[in-house]
Amino acid sequence: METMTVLQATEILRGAGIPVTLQRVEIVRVLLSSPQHMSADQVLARVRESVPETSRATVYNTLKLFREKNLVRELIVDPERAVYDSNTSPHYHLYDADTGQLTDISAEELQVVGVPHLPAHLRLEEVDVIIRVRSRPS
Amino acid sequence: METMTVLQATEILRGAGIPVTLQRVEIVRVLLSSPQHMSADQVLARVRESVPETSRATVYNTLKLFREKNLVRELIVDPERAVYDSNTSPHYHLYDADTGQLTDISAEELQVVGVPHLPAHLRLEEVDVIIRVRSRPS
DNA sequence: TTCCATGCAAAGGGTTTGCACTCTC
DNA sequence: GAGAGTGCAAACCCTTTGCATGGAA
Repeated sequence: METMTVLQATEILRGAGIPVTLQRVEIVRVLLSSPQHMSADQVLARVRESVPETSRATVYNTLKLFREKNLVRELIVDPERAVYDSNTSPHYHLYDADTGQLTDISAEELQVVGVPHLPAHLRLEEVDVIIRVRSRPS
Repeated sequence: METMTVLQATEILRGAGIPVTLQRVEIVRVLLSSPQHMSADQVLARVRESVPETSRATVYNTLKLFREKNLVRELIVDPERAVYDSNTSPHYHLYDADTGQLTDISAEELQVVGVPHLPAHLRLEEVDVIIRVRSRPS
């Protein structure tokens, strides 16, 4: 799996209406080059490999910004930390609580039937499905 | 909605193989008298109404114990805090991110179709469905 | 020059841990 | 008297915030 070029990352940022900076480019390259599930700290570590002068605050700021611009999805799966998912198309997840491993399940493979009709004042944000499994013997 | 008696609470604890203590009885009464969604702090506040000498640590210890004994389910819905659900039968949730309001959706109402076949080494723990909505205008 | 993005350090908030005390069997 | 349960306070960890610096338009 290749990392995208700086040019490609720049285009993604412009496309989302986000001013381009070095750190943002690197975060795009780390997280958006391919479908990924990463914690903020994992992103920080990877970005620092190429841009060591990157602060934790910037990573958190940027991830929040990317979430608002729908470049990433924030998954609430593990109480310990948030996970950022660079696959923003509708899909679901399989989560191994023992290893932390998170696997995508496509919306073709799995379907949610019977989502209730919402009262007028409620807007549907998204439907999360998490299939929780364990790999260690109980 | 009535609070269950101490006797009823005691029977629940014994049934789950949990040694009976005053604090545990009160936590059962607060959380298990009816289907509830409560944070640890909400449980603590309610328990202290009747047993003021109750520590935060005891509430956390007890909630963890109850979870292991399947008296409650721990919901990971809000990154801010865990929510304990006293309804342990299979069901799903509707979550209003603006108000924090959490509503049960029965397993008759909503169904998940196409849960993938799991490799032999994985055990299914549970299937979480969270329908995320917002009530404030965007 | 005026913003905005960044880095750094500290604060914040939910949860866990260490330890001493108490109660029970 | 051994073990478990509890209370208290401190520690922990992820995340956010405040503030000063620095760069871009």
